[in-house]
Amino acid sequence: MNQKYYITTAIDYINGKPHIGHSYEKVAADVLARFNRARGNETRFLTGTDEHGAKIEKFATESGVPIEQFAAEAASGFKLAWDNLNVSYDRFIRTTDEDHIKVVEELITKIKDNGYLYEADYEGLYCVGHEAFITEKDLVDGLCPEHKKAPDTIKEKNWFFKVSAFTDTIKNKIESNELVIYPEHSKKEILAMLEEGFTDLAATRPNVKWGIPVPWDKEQTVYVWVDALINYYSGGKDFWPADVHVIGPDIAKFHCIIWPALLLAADLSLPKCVAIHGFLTLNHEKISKSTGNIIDPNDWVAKYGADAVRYFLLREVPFDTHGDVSEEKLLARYDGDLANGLGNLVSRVTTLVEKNLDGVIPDGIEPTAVALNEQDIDKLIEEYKFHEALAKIWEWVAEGNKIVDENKLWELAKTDLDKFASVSKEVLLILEITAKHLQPFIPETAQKILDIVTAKKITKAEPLFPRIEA
RNA sequence: CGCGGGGUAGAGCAAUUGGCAGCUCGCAAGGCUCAUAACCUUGAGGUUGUGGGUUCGAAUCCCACCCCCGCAACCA
Repeated sequence: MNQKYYITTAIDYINGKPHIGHSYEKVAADVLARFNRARGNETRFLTGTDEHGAKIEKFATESGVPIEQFAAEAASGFKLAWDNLNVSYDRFIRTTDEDHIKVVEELITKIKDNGYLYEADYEGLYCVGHEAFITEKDLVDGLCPEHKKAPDTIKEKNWFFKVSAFTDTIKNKIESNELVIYPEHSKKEILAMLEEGFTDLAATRPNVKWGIPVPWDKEQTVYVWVDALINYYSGGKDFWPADVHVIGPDIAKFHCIIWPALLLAADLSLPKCVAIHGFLTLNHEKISKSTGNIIDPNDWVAKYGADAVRYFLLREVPFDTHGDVSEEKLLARYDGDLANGLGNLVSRVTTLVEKNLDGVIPDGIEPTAVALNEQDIDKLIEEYKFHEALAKIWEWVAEGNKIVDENKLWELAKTDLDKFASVSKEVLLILEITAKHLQPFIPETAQKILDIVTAKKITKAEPLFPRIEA
């Protein structure tokens, strides 16, 4: 049962700061990583930052900071956010890391040697305002709608990657589930894309300096996407192939088509699964920098704690569809589920046991039978149904509260101390099992509960989730 | 235009192969006092987007329409 498990998240592009939308993916992947470690699997969890490209070059120039420093600061911003959320990555890779660069050079050379890169001209409409190519469809009356200028037709030389050579193979592997695309609707979408055919990809850039130089053509740098995708291999060579890439829907095409094509071209095996989560909306609106509709996860963590934010994201948002978040909803989960539900149950039972049994359940007292379906939880986690797993676990919490009430535990303490001890032990056991299953989700709190309910002498617990002053 | 997802109680969501339309929050009433003014019970609240069709029976299958969201080949 000691298997290898290699999980990755998308690496974040450093043209912005981490926001709550990024957090869901990291936390979801963290649940899987912790879950697998707890099972004894040799686990590798990779996350990091994507740092090359013209856009970053521009950003750094505008902010007047040397580009290396700009990148380092941005990267540590992401790292800090994930640290604050207790994301237990084994490595935080940066695409500017030496070992990554070396692997990119090796891989792209191998792909060229295998005959899948060819030189050709790319002709397109270049908007000076965008400093990028734009498509005909973007134009309004022949002008770039944003800059009100006619684009120039520019020709540039690129090394093209023959994606088209692999589309059939990839399609077959996806259809046969040799490469699993989860969820099903994303798989369908990718297959539809493959059906339409896929043009070759310009894998290098002649005009971008901030990137990895093409080993045999120093005038060019490796296209950032190619550079970025390779992180999964460079950051976990010994663990390759990955068991799962956890990513967002915007980049599914790159992970389900281009990345497999690159791997095939380099004679490497494909990841086993690409798991695509939904996007979050914030107050029912798209999370977007331009409208300022963003939340810094650090703010929520500072106010509510890492576990509360983790719980909220995982409970509120189903993995495979879009979900809406807001501070209001977070607070509702915090009060309703965490404070009133779980936290309060721990408080009331520990208080009763301390007060009436001096904190010790006497030897020989057996708990009333506890029947909780633990297998269900593991299955749901394996199927990325984190919100359902948590809902099921919270049924146990409700059961615990119900048992206390229906037995009138506070009365039993006075009328039938043996039964009091027995029912108390039952509730403590429920909490122990609950905490055990909560470990991947809310590791700090789960450990606290385990310590509290398995202590030799139980003492009244401090509130696990104290009321937040508004 | 195309591809994909969706429209179910005030809000957020669920309903294996068609078979009494459920859950959470909120709201209302009652109970309890161990607990973080927490907990437990009960109740109200729905013509399942619209219009047709198939069927003994449709949220579910078929047709048409309306509305929302995502994607749409170098936007990292």
